[in-house]
Amino acid sequence: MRKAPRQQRSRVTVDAIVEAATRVLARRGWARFTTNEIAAVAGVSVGSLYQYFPDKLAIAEAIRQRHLDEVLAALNGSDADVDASAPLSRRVERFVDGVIAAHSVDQALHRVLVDEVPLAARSTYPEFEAEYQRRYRALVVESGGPGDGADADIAARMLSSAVEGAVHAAARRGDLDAPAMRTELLRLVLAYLGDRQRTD
Amino acid sequence: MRKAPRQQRSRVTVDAIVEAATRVLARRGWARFTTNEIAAVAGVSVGSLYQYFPDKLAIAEAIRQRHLDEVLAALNGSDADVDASAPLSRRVERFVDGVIAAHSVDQALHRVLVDEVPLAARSTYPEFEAEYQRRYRALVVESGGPGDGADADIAARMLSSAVEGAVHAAARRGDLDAPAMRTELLRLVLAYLGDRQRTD
Amino acid sequence: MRKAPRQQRSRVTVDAIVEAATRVLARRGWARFTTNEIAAVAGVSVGSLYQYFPDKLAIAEAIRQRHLDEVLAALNGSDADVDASAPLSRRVERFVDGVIAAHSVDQALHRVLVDEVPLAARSTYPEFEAEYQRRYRALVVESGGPGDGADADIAARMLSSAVEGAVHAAARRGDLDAPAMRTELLRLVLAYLGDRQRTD
Amino acid sequence: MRKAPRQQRSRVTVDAIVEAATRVLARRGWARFTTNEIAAVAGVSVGSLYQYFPDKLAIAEAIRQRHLDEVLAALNGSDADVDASAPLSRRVERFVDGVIAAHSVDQALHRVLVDEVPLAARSTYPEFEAEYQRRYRALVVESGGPGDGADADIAARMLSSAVEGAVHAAARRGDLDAPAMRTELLRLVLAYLGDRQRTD
DNA sequence: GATGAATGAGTATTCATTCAT
DNA sequence: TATGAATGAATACTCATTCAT
Repeated sequence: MRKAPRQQRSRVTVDAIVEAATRVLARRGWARFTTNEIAAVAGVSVGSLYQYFPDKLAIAEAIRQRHLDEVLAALNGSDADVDASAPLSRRVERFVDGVIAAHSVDQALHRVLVDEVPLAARSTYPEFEAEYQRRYRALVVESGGPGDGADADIAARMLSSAVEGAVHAAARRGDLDAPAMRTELLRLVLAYLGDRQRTD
Repeated sequence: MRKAPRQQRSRVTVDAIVEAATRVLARRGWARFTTNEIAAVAGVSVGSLYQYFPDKLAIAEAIRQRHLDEVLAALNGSDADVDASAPLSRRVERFVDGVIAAHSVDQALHRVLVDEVPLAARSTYPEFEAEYQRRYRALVVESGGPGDGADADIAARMLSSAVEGAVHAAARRGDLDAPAMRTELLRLVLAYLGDRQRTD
Repeated sequence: MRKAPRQQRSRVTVDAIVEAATRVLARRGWARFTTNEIAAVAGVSVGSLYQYFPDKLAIAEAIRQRHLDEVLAALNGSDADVDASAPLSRRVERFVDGVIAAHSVDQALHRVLVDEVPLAARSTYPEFEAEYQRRYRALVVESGGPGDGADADIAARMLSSAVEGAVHAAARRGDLDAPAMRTELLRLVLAYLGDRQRTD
Repeated sequence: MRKAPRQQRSRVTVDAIVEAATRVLARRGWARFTTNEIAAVAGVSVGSLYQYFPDKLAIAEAIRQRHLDEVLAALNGSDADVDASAPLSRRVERFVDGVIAAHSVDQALHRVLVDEVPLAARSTYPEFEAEYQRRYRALVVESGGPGDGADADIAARMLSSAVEGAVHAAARRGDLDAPAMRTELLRLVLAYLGDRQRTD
């Protein structure tokens, strides 16, 4: 951000801009994400927009930041109260529900952010990914199986990418909240983790 | 295509255009896929480009067509000689190898084609997807487990989207040919299919 | 218009654009009525032009509107003070003077507007033509002769098209203000109207 | 023309080009009168077209030539057998019928040729106009009235431009062959000529 | 701080014309 | 002679960004 909003009024303006930009980005995609439309939707002049953001990408970055925060919150939501002593299946259920909830936040926006918007030099996306990966790794470690770090990393990557693929595809089809989808996803995760245990 | 190239000379031109366009699309993405750059890279004038393609999208469509053909060829390559009586693990191995080979074709291009290029009205992409899905379904059915059609469809979708996710992520990381990656992918698929069998 | 100019500055810009466009259209004709030249002549960037007009045709439409207003004003000018009780010859004189004045406004522009510029969907030209026709019809009716509506319509069309033809040709030759031209035009109109009276 | 067609074959080619070009010009107008379409419609390559015509305008000029010949022929057709001793009204009738016939030749083409196609440097159009004017002058002179040359010229111009205006307007409306239109046109011409006589 | 007018480089596409085969 | 492939200048329109008010 070019300039921190100091007054109450400015903070409202910045919020309006990000809010409007989010809608424009989700609806139109990155190619039609134009500053003039953002300003118009926000009920603000282009000039004001450039008062707070150095360029288009910076706005997208702000959107990404806000979205990833929400995604992490959704992920945490169903994860929070898991008893460490609960059986693995219970733990996995919570985890999968969290992932599904996280992807329900704003699917259109998510897709655009992931697939179209170029990564800014100073994006926080890698941090998010690391955090995301950490959770998968924790699940893998908890589930037992070949324990050394490298193996767990590999398994975490396999699992996370497979689950992401499944969830994204479901979101594209509009299937994200179908019970059958949840059942099969649970089966997939548990089968994989169980197999790793057995290899031990 | 607007016009069929008749002379030898023009066939060369059309090839040069598609070749150049493929490089531009893979490198720059759809947003920077400009006809002028394509022409420049192909060492040809814009006019020549429009002599054979009615618009930008038609070029992308030609690229997509060519790419999907190559992908299917790669998929078929390792699948061809599988003995029907071979054990499931053998069958899955072949299948996974085919998928990995298919995604090794031109990963950057593949991502852009799948995520960014808008589907032209006459695209053959849906056909390709159906064919792709069919193979997964065949694998699911062969592996036994709850047999009725709807269940198999759901499982095929889960499996294909998970495998796609895993393979795409690996491609992004440059891991596609790491043996560990193959091992884990096999484990994932076999574990899922095995679990389904057991539920029977 | 795409956007209403709010500030003084922008009103000046819009005027400059329409002014310049009028000159370009009159000089070059519709085929060479290019947005870049308009902007250059107006001393403005193309962008400014598109800030206020959605496309080329809209500029032409604005020109047409302005021109037709001026034409009607000229037509009214000499028509205004005609006494209803005046003899027909006096009435016709005024009318013809009005028509000549109307065509003196900007002949080159007029020709291009009438012959070359395609009619926009929302053009007001038909309204203008109707108004124009109405005046001829009034003249025909006043002059007596076969009175029913259809006959008057036909006569009005004949008269208006003949007068228009004569005036346009004179304008093309640069003869529009030659006294002989006015004399003969008067003769033509009076002779025709007189002949219709006698047929009664 | 760039080159005179010597062989039989070439003459056929040139005819096919002019024929095709005429259709294209009438249908599409000058703005969409493209050499490639002409060649395609003529079933000939663009190269062949440029073998015989130095540029686009030359083709249009050839079309104009042919069209004006046809117009003169139509004009002559009904004029030919007029007895010099016939009453004026008979003579005018023949004349007007000739003019109407002349404008019935190919109205769409005529309009485009007159309004849109720029005059080539070496166009024969002025010759045609002179010839056309001469006939009107003859009619004026025959009809009596103020006799000296200048007066007759002025009257001929007034008459020709008025008649042209009336006929063109009728053609645009599709009224060219309506009997009422012919009646009124006759009335106009006779009234004007009669009035001139009386002024004598 | 806010506004919105102005800028102009950038993009897709067309079409007259040339020239190697 | 005929072909049709190749050329590239020209043209309408968009949109990120700046800056005077």
